[in-house]
Amino acid sequence: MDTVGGHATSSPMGVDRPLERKLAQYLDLDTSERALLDGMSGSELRFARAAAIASDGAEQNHVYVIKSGWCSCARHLSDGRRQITRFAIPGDFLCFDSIVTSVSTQDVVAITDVTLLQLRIEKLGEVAAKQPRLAVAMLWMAAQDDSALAERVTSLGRRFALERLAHLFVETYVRLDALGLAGGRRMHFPITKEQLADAMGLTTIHIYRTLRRLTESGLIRLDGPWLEILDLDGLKEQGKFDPLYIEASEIPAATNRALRGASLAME
Amino acid sequence: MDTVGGHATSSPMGVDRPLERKLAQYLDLDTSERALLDGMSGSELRFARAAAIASDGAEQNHVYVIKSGWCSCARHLSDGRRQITRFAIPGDFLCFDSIVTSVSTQDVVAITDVTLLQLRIEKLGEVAAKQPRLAVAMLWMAAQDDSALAERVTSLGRRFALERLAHLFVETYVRLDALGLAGGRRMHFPITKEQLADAMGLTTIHIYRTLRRLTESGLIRLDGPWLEILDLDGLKEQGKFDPLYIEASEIPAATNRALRGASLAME
DNA sequence: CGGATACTTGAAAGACTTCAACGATCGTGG
DNA sequence: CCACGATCGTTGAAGTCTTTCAAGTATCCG
Repeated sequence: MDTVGGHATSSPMGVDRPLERKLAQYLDLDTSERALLDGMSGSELRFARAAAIASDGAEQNHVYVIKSGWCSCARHLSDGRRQITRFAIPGDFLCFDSIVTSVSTQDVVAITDVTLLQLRIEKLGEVAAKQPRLAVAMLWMAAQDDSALAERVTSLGRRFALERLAHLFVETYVRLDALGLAGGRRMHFPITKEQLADAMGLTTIHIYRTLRRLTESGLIRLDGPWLEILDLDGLKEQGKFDPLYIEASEIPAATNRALRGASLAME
Repeated sequence: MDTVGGHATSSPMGVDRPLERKLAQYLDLDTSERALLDGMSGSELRFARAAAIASDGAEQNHVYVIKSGWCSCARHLSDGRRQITRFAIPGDFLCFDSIVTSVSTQDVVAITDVTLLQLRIEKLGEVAAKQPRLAVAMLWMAAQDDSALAERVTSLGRRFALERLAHLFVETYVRLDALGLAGGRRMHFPITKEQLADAMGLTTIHIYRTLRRLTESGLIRLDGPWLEILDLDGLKEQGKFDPLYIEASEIPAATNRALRGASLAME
């Protein structure tokens, strides 16, 4: 790990076996499940910074899991206005919603160079059929994404610019920290001011002004793509951050038993 | 069905077997699947208008499907500000995100008198295990909810008050119409101005003013809990409504085959 | 060095909120 | 039946948050 103020770990934005790591948050995988996941992990994909991974309205037959790097998902209005709906980091799913329609409903773009794990949508179905526990785990993840999005809605609807940014920084810190990617309190944060504006529903100019207020009150420090949180509690208070919505927990024991039974029955 | 300007159907807000109807949008259920769903449908629950169905932070061991009526999901900030994240109508899931934590992350309230179908969270796991197709269908639904929420984010971040309301009305019409609950273009819309404000990230006063502009330009007509859309195309244009994000489609044939195979293997 | 992009600042305008007041409606109790 | 209070709906004016426009400095890169 990293010390506060240190610069980078050996692999600052990457994480091995992101899918396994993510699912392991909810249930401890057995060997057959791990094998299945490994089997899917075959196709790895790389995109350069700013590359389009999926386009709104275009056919989309794959779902991705980020192995390293950051991505953004966005929608556009007809006159060019853009809203970034989320920043995705290692372990996150991409294009998860396209499994409904085989058509992407968002523009997904690589914010940094990224490495992705590629899964055919149909393959997802097979996996769900063979290993119901994994299907349920995916349901779990979808629910978590949903919860995070709901909080974003809350920010956009009812938080002021200062609160929105403070909240985003705390949330980002918590998410990166869970992956071991927040070295101390100084983390890689490769988001431009324009992307920040499009995510927060503000203009870049107002982002600059608000960021300045945040740094001048000693809550954070920014230099280039590095974000340092100087006063986490202060930032939480400023952003009215309540961690409840983001905390993961294990699948209830009873569900887990039922799922295990079903898996065994198939062998 | 209803004629334009007519008042009510025999069951203006209800729908039979809401879960089946919802899932049938994605796949045609076989008899064993229908039986399983019927088995779950046993516990039916009623709540009166304004009753709390779930509370943010409280333990939550059930997921619900709305049989009739409207509900809202909301988050609160520490100082009382409220953001409604969505309005739920018949067929919609409630507390879906609580399957992650067994703790509700939102306040769910009955907007009208409602009838719900109650499912234990653990039961969901069992069903997923026994009928992978249903698990995947639920994944589908979760993805659709996600897509709708992303659009809400877009509204709050990048649409003006007038556009937001126009968009909401079109979206609501489309959703109700898919259930056969939008009689012509005049539908039951039991949302108070205050709820509208909390959903759109605005104040009630501004809702009144904006609603007035919408009615004066001849796009809609409101009287009490009835909403009539006078100019659907105009409203779509005003709200920059792009239906892509909300359209359902069937599960791809290949996935379906894989799932069926798995189901059979278990018998 | 030139030119692009990132970042900053100021002033005016716009969208929306806040405060305050008022009439209309509606259910309720006397 | 009428009076009453409560909520709903409306309007006006001032204030706040954020945007727009416009200009300017700093930094980086070729």
